[in-house]
Amino acid sequence: MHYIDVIIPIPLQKLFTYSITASEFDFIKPGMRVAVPFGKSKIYTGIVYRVHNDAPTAYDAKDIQQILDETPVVNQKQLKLWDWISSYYLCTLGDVMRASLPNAFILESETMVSKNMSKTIDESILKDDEFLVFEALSHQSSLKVQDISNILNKKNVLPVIKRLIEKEAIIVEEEVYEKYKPKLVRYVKMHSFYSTEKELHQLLNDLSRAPKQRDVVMTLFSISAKTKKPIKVSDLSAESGASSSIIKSLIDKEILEEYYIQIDRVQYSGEENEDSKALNNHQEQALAEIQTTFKDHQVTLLHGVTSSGKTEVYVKLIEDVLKLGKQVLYLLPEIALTTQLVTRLQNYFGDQVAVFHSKYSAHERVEVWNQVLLNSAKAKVVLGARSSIFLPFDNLGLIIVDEEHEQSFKQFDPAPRYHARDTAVVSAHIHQAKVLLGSATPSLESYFNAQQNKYGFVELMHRFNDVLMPEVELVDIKEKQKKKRMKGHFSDSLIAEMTQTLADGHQIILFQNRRGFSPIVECSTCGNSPQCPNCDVSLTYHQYRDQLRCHYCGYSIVMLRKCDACGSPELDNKGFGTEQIEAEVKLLFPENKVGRMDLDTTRGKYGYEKIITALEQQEIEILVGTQMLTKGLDFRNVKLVGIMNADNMLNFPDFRAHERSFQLMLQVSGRAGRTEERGKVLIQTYNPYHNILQQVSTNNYSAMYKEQMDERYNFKYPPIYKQIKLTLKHKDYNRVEIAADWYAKSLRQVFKDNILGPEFPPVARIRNQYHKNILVKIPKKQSLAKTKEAIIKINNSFFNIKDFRSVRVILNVDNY
DNA sequence: AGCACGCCGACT
DNA sequence: GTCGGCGTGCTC
Repeated sequence: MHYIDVIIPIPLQKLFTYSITASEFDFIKPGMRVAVPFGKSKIYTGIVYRVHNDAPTAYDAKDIQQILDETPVVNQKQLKLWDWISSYYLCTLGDVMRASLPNAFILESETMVSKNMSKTIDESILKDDEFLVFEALSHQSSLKVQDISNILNKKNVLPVIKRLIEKEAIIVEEEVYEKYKPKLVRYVKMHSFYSTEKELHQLLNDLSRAPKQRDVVMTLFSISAKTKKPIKVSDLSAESGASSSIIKSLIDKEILEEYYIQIDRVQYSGEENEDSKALNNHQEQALAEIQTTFKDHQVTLLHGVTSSGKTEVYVKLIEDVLKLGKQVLYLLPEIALTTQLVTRLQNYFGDQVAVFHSKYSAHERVEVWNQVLLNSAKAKVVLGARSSIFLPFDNLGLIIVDEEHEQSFKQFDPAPRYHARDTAVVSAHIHQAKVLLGSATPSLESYFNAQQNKYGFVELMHRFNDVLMPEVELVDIKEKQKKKRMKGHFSDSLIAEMTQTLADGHQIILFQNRRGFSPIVECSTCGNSPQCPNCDVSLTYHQYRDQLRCHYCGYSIVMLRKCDACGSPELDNKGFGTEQIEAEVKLLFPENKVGRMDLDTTRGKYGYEKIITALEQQEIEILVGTQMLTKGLDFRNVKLVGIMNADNMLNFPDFRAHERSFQLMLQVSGRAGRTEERGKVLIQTYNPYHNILQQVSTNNYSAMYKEQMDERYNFKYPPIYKQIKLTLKHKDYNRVEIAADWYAKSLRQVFKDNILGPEFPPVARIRNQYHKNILVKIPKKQSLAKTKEAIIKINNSFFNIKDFRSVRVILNVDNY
């Protein structure tokens, strides 16, 4: 007897064993997709994990429904990576499978209901709702369960369906859809019958009374004489001005013949490749050093200041790897995956570059996946965000993780809660490939690894063209307020700098890391402020839609005209966001064009690009934005960066708040003065003597590193200690509290005082669920594997207590 | 995660 | 009486 173990895309720890026939046994390889029956009626797509002969003892294995692939869609190296992810990040293989495979690969079954044709039914035995369904089926051959639910206008229709089956009036089937459809383009040619001159003349004569059709045929000839290539229906229609119905009648008459050719959805149509730029001395040296460190390090960290030309160094490395015939993965934060960089790389590598993007459709993803799988020439260099780490590389030579410090490489929800940078390191290990981490402001953990000589380390501290780092000025707004030198949120120094910059014809970026108009609306009479009904937060006022919105659950209402509690019409805005800054700038500089870039203005597919282009083409002179501004964008003419308020980031309740603030501020500063002239940065703060601000103003990474590392030592935080965060969620406040106490107590029995909490997070209720956090701190010398084992054991006993079963527990490894 | 089953309160 | 709510258990 033959069996396969299958990964099913549901959060169950186990693999499922199915039996297969001898011929299937010869055919099936790990990594292929199979459709398998699961539970009473469902059919799921599973990935074959193992093919073997060990009969299960406790149950009878079901047969598989069908094999979906000729060859594996997931290779062995990937399966190995999946194993690592599921064990390291404490999630199931099913979770990893769901995150990895393009959605179109995962088929789902749908129950289809149709009339039982082999039986005539006496309609009088049917009850009212049963008759309605039966009646509907005489108009439509089959119905989905959802359709029936709509017809009967109620939720639970399964009992009705069940009764109809018992009366043999209907039958049900599971229908499985292949979601991926290759894109086909319709072409036409003359029917083979008209291949000779004579028949052709005859045809044109015949068509003399149908001049439009005749025109089409003539046009077809003139195009094919010119190009010799296949002719698209759309081209023919455009060229001849004929409608599709005219062409269709020609096809129907068998004068023209239609056929289809499969094309790639994702195509690069650019000019010839240009040669990579020559490097300057500093870059050249950095490149040489990277190559040296790669000899005895698998991972190297490149610390290169903003605008130092890291990309050119990457390009040279990529060239070398391509020469060896290997693949390259270039990871970067989603938001930085803009046309700017894509075009730059395509200029060098042409159609060898494939892009993998969350905004791609399911079909486009399948095509990139297949090209990578087949090691196609069209996907030698893959440029992608976090999830492209899952692509089926077989011959990977190099992974570049650009903007390595970026938080968005870590997935927080849903599982697998992986960090793409760390996963890249493991993936590279499996492939025997190299990893280059690049950043102007490395994360402490990577810098620490470099200091420990675990990673190679290379610095590139000279900006391109030797432009000086921007001059940073700290503005004490407490002082300015005392002296009445503030206009709204703008200090006189900032206004003066802005005026000067605009007069010189340069552009300005203003950074405020909060969207909306004001985060809190408060009644000035009674102090009441509107709260979200589902979350424990104040609603943020958004002026452009005149709404109050919750940034946690998306709830929104129209802005209040008077206080809900006391009826007073005097509502006060506390705090400020990008919208308010934008409004104030418009008042202060009515002559200038102002733009805003935050989540609200970049929603559409090209929303982001539009703003970038507007800025590049100088249509925007002052751009107000959130941290979106920081992501590796290159604006030539920006000379001034204003940070409206540095304090709210510094005071954020998180052990990384200082590190993040440093990174964020330095990254925005890097947007100022990227060509010839030196830029300027103004940071407004209530606390100009804060160490981080001093370190930002002197661009002193190593001082920041030293000071922060001391704190991490003292408070047992990463990278000195590892940590796992557990979050318990439930709609009942008391239940989370009791459950979390139980959980923490059990953990303490094993880990003693390396357990923090349980604690309510700053926002304790989100979407009507109460949250409570427990933190497990893991010393370097404590075995990670054993720690996780112990946690899983406690987790299992937790779920054996029936009062706790409805509590959701989220395990987040390296939750930073 | 779904989904069935079974038990209980709330309406036609 | 049935409908729909949710707790419980199971999926090869």
